[in-house]
Amino acid sequence: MSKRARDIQKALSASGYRITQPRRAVIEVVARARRSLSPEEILARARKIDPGVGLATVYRTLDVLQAEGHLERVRIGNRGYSLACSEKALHFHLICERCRTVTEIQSDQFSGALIAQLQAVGFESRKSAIEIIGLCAKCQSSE
Amino acid sequence: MSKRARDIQKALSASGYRITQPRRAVIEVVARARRSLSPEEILARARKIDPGVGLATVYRTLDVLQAEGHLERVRIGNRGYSLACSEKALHFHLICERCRTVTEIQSDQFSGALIAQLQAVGFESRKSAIEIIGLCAKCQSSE
DNA sequence: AAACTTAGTGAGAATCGTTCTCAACAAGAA
DNA sequence: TTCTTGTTGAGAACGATTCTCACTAAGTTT
Repeated sequence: MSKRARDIQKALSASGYRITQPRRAVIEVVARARRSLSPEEILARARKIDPGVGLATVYRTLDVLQAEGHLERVRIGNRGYSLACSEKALHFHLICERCRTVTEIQSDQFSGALIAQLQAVGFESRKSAIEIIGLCAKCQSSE
Repeated sequence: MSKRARDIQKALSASGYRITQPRRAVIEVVARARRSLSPEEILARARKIDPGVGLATVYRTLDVLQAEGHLERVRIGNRGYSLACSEKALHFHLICERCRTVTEIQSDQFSGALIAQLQAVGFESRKSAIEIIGLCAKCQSSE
């Protein structure tokens, strides 16, 4: 089991959630993911660890992980995708609409300017991640 | 009919689209909207202008308007909302998840910082709008 | 270790937003 | 006015997500 998965399990347990076999499997999959995965993809991978996992449980576990701040869901087009996230305060997700890879970027300069603007307008940002859809460098060249 | 609606119709016509009654109604609704509207809401309003409009046509017209750059679609949670947009190059949508009002903000400072970052990573942004979900000033105080 | 409480589960039905299908219609050109 | 064909409405179809419910098992209490 990965360290990341263990940490998440510990945190969930501390928050009063039960650590069940299906949850273990989903957490392990999400913790190991190198790109964003759709719920169906997560299901397929989780079933390699625990064959009995159901799709509903994947959704439910994703909800829990999101509520507890261990994961963010990003969207590409009309489909929803799930992504393990870091704990950085204000960061951006560059989502490649072709290969679905998610690159996180951060810039203090940018963050500062944005936060100042948000305060000026009095807007309270609840989603700490900002998503920019487009094409990553790789997919641009191979298109 | 609003000036905005007339302009959009002219542009669509110039692009070879037919200006039909249902389209006229949807365009009028979108042009007049002061906040983002769901397709269902647009349908309801459009039917006050042309009672025969169907939901499919609302979706189709939204697609056309988006393709022609007269509108952007933003999402709140799992629901999709539609929004009339300005023509600014790089702007942000502050979407209030409570009242659905969309505030556009812009700042050369952070636009510059962001563009620099994107170029550094080699990412090509295809969606010019960035969406920040949260609570507007009004809804914060009345919560 | 056994019993107990109840959060969590899988399967499939239900729901929701969106897209598709297709015969009928009407916009705009001739 | 006629003609061509892009556009339409209704409802079926679709895909993603949520719900329902009887059953299971995690973690606590004995």
